[in-house]
Amino acid sequence: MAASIEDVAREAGVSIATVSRALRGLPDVAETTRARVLEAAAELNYVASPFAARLASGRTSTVGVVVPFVNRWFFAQVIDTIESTLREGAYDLVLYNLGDEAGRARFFEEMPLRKRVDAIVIASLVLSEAEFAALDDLGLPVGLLGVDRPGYVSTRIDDAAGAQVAVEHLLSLGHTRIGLIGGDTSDPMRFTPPHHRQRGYRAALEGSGITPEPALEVLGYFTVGGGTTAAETLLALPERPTAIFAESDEMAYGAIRAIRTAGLQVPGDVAVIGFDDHVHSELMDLSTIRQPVAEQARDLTLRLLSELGRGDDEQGDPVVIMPTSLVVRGSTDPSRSVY
Amino acid sequence: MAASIEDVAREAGVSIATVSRALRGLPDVAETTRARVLEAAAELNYVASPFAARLASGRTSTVGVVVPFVNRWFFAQVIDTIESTLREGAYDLVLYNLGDEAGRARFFEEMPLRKRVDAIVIASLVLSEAEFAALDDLGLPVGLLGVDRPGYVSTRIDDAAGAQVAVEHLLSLGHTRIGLIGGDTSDPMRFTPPHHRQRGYRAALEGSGITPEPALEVLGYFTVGGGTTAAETLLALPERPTAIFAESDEMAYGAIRAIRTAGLQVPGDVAVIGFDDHVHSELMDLSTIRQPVAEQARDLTLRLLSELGRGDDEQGDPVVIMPTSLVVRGSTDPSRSVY
DNA sequence: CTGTTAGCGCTTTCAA
DNA sequence: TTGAAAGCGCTAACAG
Repeated sequence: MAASIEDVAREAGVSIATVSRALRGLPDVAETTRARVLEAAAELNYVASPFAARLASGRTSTVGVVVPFVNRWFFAQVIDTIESTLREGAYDLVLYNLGDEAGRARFFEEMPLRKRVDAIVIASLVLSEAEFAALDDLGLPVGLLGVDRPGYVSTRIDDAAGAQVAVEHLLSLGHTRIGLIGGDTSDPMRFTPPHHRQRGYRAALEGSGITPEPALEVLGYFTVGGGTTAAETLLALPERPTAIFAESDEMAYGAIRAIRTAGLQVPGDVAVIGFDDHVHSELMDLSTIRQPVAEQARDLTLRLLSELGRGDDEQGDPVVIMPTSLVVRGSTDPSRSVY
Repeated sequence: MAASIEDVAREAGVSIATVSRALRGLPDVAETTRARVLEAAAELNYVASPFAARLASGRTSTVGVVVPFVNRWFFAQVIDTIESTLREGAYDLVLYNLGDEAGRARFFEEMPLRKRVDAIVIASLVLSEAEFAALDDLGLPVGLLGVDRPGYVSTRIDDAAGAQVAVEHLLSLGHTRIGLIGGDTSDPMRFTPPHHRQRGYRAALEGSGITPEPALEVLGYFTVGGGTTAAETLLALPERPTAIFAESDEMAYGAIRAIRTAGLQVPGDVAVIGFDDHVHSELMDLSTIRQPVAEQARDLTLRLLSELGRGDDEQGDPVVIMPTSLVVRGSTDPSRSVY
């Protein structure tokens, strides 16, 4: 069987308490003793049992990461970044994928993270008051990605501002009839972006004296297929838009497909701009609003860990807002077209 | 503080041993007693501390999932599926993202899963003998996704056969000069697919009496950008290929871009077929070999869990090979072109 | 600087 | 069918 702390103590000729201290790098251990312990541990190929340590110390060295999806580019990127950031700090990542509405309900009812994590990251979910209350009951630090709320550590972008820049880009190109392909603002998973990106879209139009028109705002459900259907709806309008702002790149891809399938040109007949700067957007020659995904995830994780490190003395600004940037490609500017 | 098993025992008027048995659904507990315990537990909002349970029982109820990447479509899909399958069985998923070669070396040296998981899933990695030895030292069941090896539970597709079908499709369309965009078979992450897909490519050619030509096999590194560069190399050949088989859809996307950028048509001048049936391939109108990603991940996970359930009596076929299928779209067949 | 000792909150014999 | 008690392998006072 695997070596235990007692084996190491015996081998090094010290007590188990000293082994524990030496291995964890605590102060007040003579260097010669520490060296002896380290050597014994190495020889026996010893690693402490995390569960025994967790039970004894009360610290789990684990962070729960809650996501609505994992097989979407944005979330995969987020999980990737959080995992490596946590591992640097010797924390484990336990993943919770909400999936559908039933999974979400189950999660908040059973609270499977109870007694098993030191902190929680919630990615891109707008929680209800009841859900926040359930979370608060745990008494753990919670980090919010993409949303903010008083009393929580959070990192996000300014979705409304980004959307506004996207639409202003279209306006500056002379477009005045601009469609919106958005998420369902009453979506069961209650994503944050749709609300804010829609707001930015409307603000940009109003800033140019254009009154937002309900018929120009259609649902794309943040999928490629949804974007296609939405664009078909927009193209079928009596007076069709000359430009489309999609609240995500994937919906924009779908829109481009619909436009081309209809025998029209991008951007000649209809210009398209997305949001995110998905890895495939350069390939698709899609103009978009770039958001720093990995940077946001890393920033949030580091700040959450530092809060764990120092106890609960709320320091530093609890909400960090990262910048987005306009990326102009061929889908709005023909002179930049790749093909 | 959270309720402990003692609180429940007191509330229900039984011993903690009975609470433990009742809550875990063990037999030999009177139904009336069980009901009383369940009620007390519900009232106190009790859940057992997983760490205490793990320490006492030696079972961790956790599976480690090791991947070379998480932010790629294939792996995100795999993680998603494994997570939900594990959760059905009340197992936690602890994620290990190898990242680069240094991360891989660190992983096999430190073996961070030691003493913390009941089983391990290794996704799409070809391990060295030393790495397998390190894994075997753990004495845990290991599931292999995409690879197989005697003594291990595994689920995979027949990469060589799939690749052969792809190339035979091109041959059937009359192409005889067919380029290959592949992965580095000496890649540091030692992916499995490149070896086998290259083999299938060559077998198909030889089956038609065509001798594989080294100049027609170029590296695309399994990325869009790599596919672009690789295709540029192929197009610059004195006698350029009329068709390209890319070992992954993402490389195929890059190839399509390169072909169009060169002012050529797909499939008129150069036909392209990929491998995977990535979510965006329908959008890209790309012919491909579809592989059942979620099904493979789920099958492997279930079989691993069932092995955990029954102890170590090796039952059932340890290797499952799932079928791939040819999906013909506009990138090889102009009559199917979407645009 | 180091050792002793009492838990952490469960599971699991062994008896009753 | 139930209870008593002995751990599981550590950490964290508290002494020394």
